[in-house]
Amino acid sequence: MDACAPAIASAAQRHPDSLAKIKTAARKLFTERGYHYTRPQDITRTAGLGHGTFYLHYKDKRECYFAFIDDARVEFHTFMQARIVRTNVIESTIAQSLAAIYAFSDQNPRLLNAVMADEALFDADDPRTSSAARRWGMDWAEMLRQDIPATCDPEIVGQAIVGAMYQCLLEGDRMGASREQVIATLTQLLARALKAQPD
Amino acid sequence: MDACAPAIASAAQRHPDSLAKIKTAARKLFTERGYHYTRPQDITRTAGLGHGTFYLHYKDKRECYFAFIDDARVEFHTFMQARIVRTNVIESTIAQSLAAIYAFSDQNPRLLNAVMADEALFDADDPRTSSAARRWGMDWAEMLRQDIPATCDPEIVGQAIVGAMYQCLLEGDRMGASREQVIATLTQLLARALKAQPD
Amino acid sequence: MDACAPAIASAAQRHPDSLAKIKTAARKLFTERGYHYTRPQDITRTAGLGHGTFYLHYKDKRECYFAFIDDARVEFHTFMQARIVRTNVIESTIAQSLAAIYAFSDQNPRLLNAVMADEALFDADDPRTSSAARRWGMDWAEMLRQDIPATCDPEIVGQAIVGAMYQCLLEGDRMGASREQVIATLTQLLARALKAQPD
Amino acid sequence: MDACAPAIASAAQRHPDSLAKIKTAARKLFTERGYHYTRPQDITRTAGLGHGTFYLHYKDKRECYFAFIDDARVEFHTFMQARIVRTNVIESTIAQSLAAIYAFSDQNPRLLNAVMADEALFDADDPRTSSAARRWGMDWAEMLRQDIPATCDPEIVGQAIVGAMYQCLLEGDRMGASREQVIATLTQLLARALKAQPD
DNA sequence: TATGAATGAGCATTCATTCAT
DNA sequence: CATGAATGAATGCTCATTCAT
Repeated sequence: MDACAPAIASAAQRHPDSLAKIKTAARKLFTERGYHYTRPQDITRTAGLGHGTFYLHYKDKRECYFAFIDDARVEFHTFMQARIVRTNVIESTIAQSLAAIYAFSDQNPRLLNAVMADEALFDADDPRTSSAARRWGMDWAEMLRQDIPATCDPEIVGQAIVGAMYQCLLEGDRMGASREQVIATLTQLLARALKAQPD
Repeated sequence: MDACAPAIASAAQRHPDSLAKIKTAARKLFTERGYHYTRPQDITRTAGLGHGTFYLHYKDKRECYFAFIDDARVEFHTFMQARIVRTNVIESTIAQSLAAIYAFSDQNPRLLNAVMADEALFDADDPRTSSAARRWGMDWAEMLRQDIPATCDPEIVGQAIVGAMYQCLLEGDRMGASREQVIATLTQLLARALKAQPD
Repeated sequence: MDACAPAIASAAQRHPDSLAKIKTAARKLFTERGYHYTRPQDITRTAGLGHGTFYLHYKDKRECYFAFIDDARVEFHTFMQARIVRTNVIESTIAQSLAAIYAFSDQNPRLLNAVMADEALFDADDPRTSSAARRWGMDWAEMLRQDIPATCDPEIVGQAIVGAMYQCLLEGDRMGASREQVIATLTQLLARALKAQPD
Repeated sequence: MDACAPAIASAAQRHPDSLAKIKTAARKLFTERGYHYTRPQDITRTAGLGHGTFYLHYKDKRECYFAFIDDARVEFHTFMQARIVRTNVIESTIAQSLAAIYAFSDQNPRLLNAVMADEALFDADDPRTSSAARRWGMDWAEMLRQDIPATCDPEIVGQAIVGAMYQCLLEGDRMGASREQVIATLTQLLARALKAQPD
């Protein structure tokens, strides 16, 4: 009888971090295939675990997806915060930001889509955190408060910046444009928009 | 002789509009619920038709969805083209454009999401037309060609404008901002960005 | 009004033999694809007629299939009867028979399968004519009556002949054997079986 | 230590025999009703299992059918091999063979149809094992090699024997003939055909 | 805690048949 | 007699989830 104990104990330990494995697999599959083309079964198989293990950690597939989204959003936010240094020269802040987005995008292909996604996946009545875009826009608003012309609503300006950046990232590769071009053009454009009027 | 004509004409199609009914229903449901929460059956029921009729017009659900997207994109493009008058005053062009987007959005709630959507719904290997965003951005590039600083790539500028506008539309209602505020702020911002440098 | 009359009249005449066209198409498709892979729609399209026309001639698909089978059986029987001349030399009768089967098979590829088929397609409770095989076997029995050893039941002998011939036809092409080989071997074999014992 | 062993063994498969149950049910229904009148659902219901279980074992209905056919063919071959003893007296070999076919047919009603069936059910381009008939014929060819007149191709002879036997089995019951009659007649017939010529 | 065989509601799609013209 | 758009019951199959081990 005792002989069993160690076996059981070690079995319990065998996957001490099954949640972490599932999160990794879920992130990989959700970004690569999207919510509807990823089955819980695919996730656990990718994680090297049994199917049932999924439901030890998540009530259902949606919960897993939301956890993935929340993690990704925090990660993106942290990533960007760590990389943007507020300087007096707005061009530099913008250029750094764009470089950071590209860096994030390279490290985590297709993840930004999920981060930015409107939760259109689910019924709108779902009381879910809104897209990360709003928060990101608010960061910009905060950062630029004093640079923004008094007649402009900072939040709207923040959204505009975020929208412009994200759209250029999305389409940038489809257009022939190099990243340097995108960064240069966008920096120039946004800087001019934000600079206090000469008059 | 004449007596034959109407008979022949009416005999041609018993319900000459089953496709039109299906298109209307599909548009309604795809925008309201999205692709994955709309069953062909829902579409035909909404259209007041039998299930089988769906497959008289479309090979499968995907084909119907793509037809919907294509129609919506053409419609959006036409709508915008008809509403934008190129003037010398760039502020007015921008403001008109924003007003037009709002008008389109009001007439077709949630449709813009579909129009703008990256075809992330399906395997990227699908040789589908890319998002309408790119085309819309190119229209802007065309329109502004002479106003854009020589150092800027017009296409990138176009994408930036489109991204800013769309993002503000999306988040505009979630933020407290009124439409007038959004239009005014964005107009001012974009105009400043696009205006030739004083120097 | 009168102008319509000739048009109508000629329309009525346009397909004076829609049944014949349907029979031809049904035969082609049933033999090529089999019952379950042939839709009434395919038959009428092949016949160059409207779908509804099918039900002007047959109550349902089964009825059409049975009509096809019956026609094919009659045709096969007639074909064989016309080609077999009873001689005193049994070898010659057998060889002629085999040649005739090959001829029929060439003129009507795959049709023999349908002719011979056990009506396994449908519930056995269906009061359908049994396979053509039995009748064919009885023809042989009739023909050979006096040649058959008294201890043998002629019907059984007939079935055995038919089974041997059909099986050799079916597998003949899959084996490397030439038709001449098959005919020669089978003729020799059957003739020996049927010949009265020397003693 | 011992206490663990049974637990592990039993844990391996909760219902270790769902495949076996499905095979049994599939065999029953495919033979009774045929491929096209048997739904996967019928099979699992007969097996006392849920619908989904079917697809745990087979990719689709065809795969299940082919597995059934292959099993049946192996079983038939094994059954026959076990029952035929090669003797010097050819009559006895033939009579044993016929008795064995009847025994198999009794134990497995209608199964022989499936075993013998030309794979006409599916597109001929399917790279499936050909009918069991050919193999069975080759067994005969092998067995009789030295008895067969030099002028005859053994494979053709094998096919002829198989065809004759199968046809008599099929029609035997429809004719009034008793099994004894069939066996006696066919034995006599085949033996005479195969016996070396007196001259 | 971990497993994976089992489940069955649900889905996209087909096709024999009808009927207004 | 001829048509073909329309139908909807029925099919093969999927997949999120459960639970005995």
